[in-house]
Amino acid sequence: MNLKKTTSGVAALLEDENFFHPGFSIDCVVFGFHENTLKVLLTQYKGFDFWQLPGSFVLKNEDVDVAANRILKELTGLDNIYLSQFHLFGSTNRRLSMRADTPEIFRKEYNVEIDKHHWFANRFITMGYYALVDYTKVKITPLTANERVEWKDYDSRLPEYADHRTIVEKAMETIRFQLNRIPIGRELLPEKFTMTELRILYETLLDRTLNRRNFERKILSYDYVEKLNERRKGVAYKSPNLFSFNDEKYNEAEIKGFYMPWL
Amino acid sequence: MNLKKTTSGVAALLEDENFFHPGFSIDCVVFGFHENTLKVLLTQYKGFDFWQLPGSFVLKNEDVDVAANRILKELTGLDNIYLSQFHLFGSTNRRLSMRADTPEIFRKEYNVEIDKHHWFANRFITMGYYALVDYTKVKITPLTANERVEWKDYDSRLPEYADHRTIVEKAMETIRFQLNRIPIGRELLPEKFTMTELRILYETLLDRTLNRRNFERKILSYDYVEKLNERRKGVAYKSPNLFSFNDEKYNEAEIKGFYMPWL
DNA sequence: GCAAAAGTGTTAGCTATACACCCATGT
DNA sequence: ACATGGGTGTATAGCTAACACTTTTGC
Repeated sequence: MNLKKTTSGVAALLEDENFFHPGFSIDCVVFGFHENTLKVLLTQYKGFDFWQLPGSFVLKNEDVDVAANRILKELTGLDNIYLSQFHLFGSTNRRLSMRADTPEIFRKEYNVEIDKHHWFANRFITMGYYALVDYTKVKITPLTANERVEWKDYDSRLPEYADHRTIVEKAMETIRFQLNRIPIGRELLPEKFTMTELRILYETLLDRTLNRRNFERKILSYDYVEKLNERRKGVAYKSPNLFSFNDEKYNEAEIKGFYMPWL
Repeated sequence: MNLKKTTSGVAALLEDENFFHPGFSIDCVVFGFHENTLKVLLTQYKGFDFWQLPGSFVLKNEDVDVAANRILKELTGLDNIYLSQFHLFGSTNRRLSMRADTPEIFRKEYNVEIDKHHWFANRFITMGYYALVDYTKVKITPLTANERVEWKDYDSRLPEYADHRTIVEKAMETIRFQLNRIPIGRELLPEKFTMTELRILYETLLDRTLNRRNFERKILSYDYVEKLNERRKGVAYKSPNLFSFNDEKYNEAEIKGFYMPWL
């Protein structure tokens, strides 16, 4: 799938009216968890000073979910990503960019004139997908040659970028609401993790502290988390035990949901 | 908003390529609850022998959520409907109808030739919305003059209609998954209801029986359900007490969710 | 030795669940 | 009178939530 990863490709893309499903795009909110911090993948296009969500278009005869998986695979190098639709953004003021200086930047940086009648300059309906990935496994590859993609902290100092802040917040809200239905720990943590890491993940998502003792007891009461005979090395103070998920038992549990009293 | 409620209007609609956002539609799954039975609004188009979901298109510069509300208002006569996106259906084989005899029926019934290159004959991306309405308040008005709309039981004998069965089931799955976040009782039941009606609603959605005594005690432990000084009349055996929701307290509770142990 | 974080035991109070029994009403 | 569904009390097992104390480790 060649999505024209060259600067001149932008011009070609603009002419490709029949290549893509018209007036429709996909935006991806990719979450990772690293050093006890929630991260989001953001991208910065050449010439623009703000960061936005990585996204792309759907081919004329491509399943939308397949397109989302294709984009995520290209972006992270990962197959079988946990990927879920969370909201359709269909307000009338959604454009390629809502910033007034966009045509100017396109002219200057890409040598492309954006005509106001071109579908590219008109309203987009965007499907928001969120992805949960193992930070340690991701190898970032920007979707085009005109952008750079980086992990950014998910917190109040998230960089500015059009209505994409709204989109990230909606993704987060969806995840919080569905926390008892999402295998969030297994998707965001590496294969081996400490109980404190799992707890801090939940504390971050819930935005409150959880009782250390009761958290561990509850988690271990389900048999899908296994205590390994192994400890994290090279840390200050007492080295904590490592745990891992038993995938088979986790999948069984997924049907019933992941009820925990503090959700 | 004149969406051409005449038979000849279909021809006009097909020419209105610039009137609608291209390649995109909305399908609505409208749930009601009547005589202890879950119902869904379905529509049958002139010339077609199967039932499908009521749906429509989005105007070129219309917010998608606004369009969904417009359609629902037209269909049910109700404002402020509980309406929620639940899934985007974007597979490549979605057409106006996936049945081979569609062009023939259009020719015969509507005197319209469907060209295979016309956007109408090509793949649609459809946003699924589900609505929860008070059955007693709905006044059905078909969206066009070429169809009839009726309440149908939601059960295994749901009529056949293309991939719309999948869509209804996905809507139901979403509702089940979010049951602790949806004010389902308030939206589906009339203002005054018996505790048994509320319980049977939950039993229907969860597809299992709930303990009568414990259900009532749990519901009443939240103060958003009020026992009225009134009984249902004209029923066999002992007349049951009526209850109603305290909207103010219900709205407060909505923030936290509607946790119940049997969910 | 000390500070910091990990690991573990105990308990009071609460909740879920099961079940029992009486009440009101139409036939 | 009786069948049916409504209304209500209680006991128990199990869980939640709070807290206390011990252990391990690097500095």
